[in-house]
Amino acid sequence: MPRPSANADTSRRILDTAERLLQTRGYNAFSYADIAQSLRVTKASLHYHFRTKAELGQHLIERYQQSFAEALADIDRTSSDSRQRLRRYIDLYLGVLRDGRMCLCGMLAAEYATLPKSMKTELKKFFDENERWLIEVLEKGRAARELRFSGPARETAMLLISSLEGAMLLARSYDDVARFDATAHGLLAALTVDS
Amino acid sequence: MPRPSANADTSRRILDTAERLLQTRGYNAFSYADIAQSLRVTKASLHYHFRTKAELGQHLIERYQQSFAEALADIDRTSSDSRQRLRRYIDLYLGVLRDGRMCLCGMLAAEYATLPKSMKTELKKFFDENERWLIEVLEKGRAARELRFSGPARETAMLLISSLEGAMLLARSYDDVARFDATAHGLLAALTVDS
DNA sequence: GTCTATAGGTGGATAGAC
DNA sequence: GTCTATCCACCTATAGAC
Repeated sequence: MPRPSANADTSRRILDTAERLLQTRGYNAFSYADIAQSLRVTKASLHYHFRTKAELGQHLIERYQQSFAEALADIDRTSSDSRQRLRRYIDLYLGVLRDGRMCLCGMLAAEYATLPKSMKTELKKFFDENERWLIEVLEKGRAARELRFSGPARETAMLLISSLEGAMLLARSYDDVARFDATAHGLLAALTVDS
Repeated sequence: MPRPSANADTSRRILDTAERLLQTRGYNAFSYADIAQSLRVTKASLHYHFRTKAELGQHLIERYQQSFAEALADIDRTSSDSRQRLRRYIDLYLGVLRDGRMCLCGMLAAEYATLPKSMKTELKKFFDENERWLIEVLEKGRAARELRFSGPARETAMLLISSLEGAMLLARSYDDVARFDATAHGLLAALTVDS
């Protein structure tokens, strides 16, 4: 995915480090120097693998999106009902937060106005895919009388994404995962038939 | 509020410009040079009014918080019921979004890890005050049977703040205020007795 | 693939004239 | 209060040796 002739493992380690920096500090608040220091290589070496920071950023979103898509596919395969699917969807966010990180795409959404065009395009794909997956879960859940909500499923899907991203943002500012839990609990309770 | 001997009007114009830049680009993505260019003064002149960027940032939060507090007090004075108070609270966010901006404190929450300590402290005060106000509206609304929600009011208050901040984040990425409207509508519907 | 060295630009901040 | 001039650290990115 980076330069075709590059060592895959090195490229992966660069992405891992850049991902952590992006999710904790933001795209505009980390540099090639930060990655280089963490991996004990020079900045010039990083540019061999990812020519520009914009290119690196684009790869980060693509990889994050793919990883998320795989997690969603796993939830689809191994969950029995819609309520469990939603619970596990929320747990994806929780896992990121427990690692001291913000959702990569939520972070980039805040910095949206300053991002290169290629990153803006990739970013929207992530949210579109999340929305698409949630709409299906919500509609099937309502049909099976496992979930309860009024109006179009898309409206509730957008509410879910917004709430979870916002809850991560706030929980990180208070360094308090319990804040996220409380919000997620209220959200799930409002959607569950026997609330 | 800046340097005591500084011209108040000039300081206010600096704050206005910095506020707009912060709300559109983020704290780490604007500079004294940006403000200087917009106001047609030099960077050195800005440093006379606000010695450091951290100091400027702190003043920005304090002013934003005061402005928000006044708006909430106005809602308290001139609203008849809890549902209307919530609607007008949401409209505060909507007004910011319509101006092409993110909530100043939501933006800073994303950049939290990189902020100077003085700004971190002020930031939490903003969210605490919002939470305090919402809890009172929610509890009175439930007692008057105007609002319906389960569990502690604080949980729903945190859900409201998180959802609205998250919805702004997403709506800005899509440059689509309607996305915010849809989320807000779903949120209000879930809390209203006759949904 | 990784290094040294460096270019060319911008960041926040200060000294001192006016 | 605002200016010119400047400092030094940092930024992204490249050239060319090894």
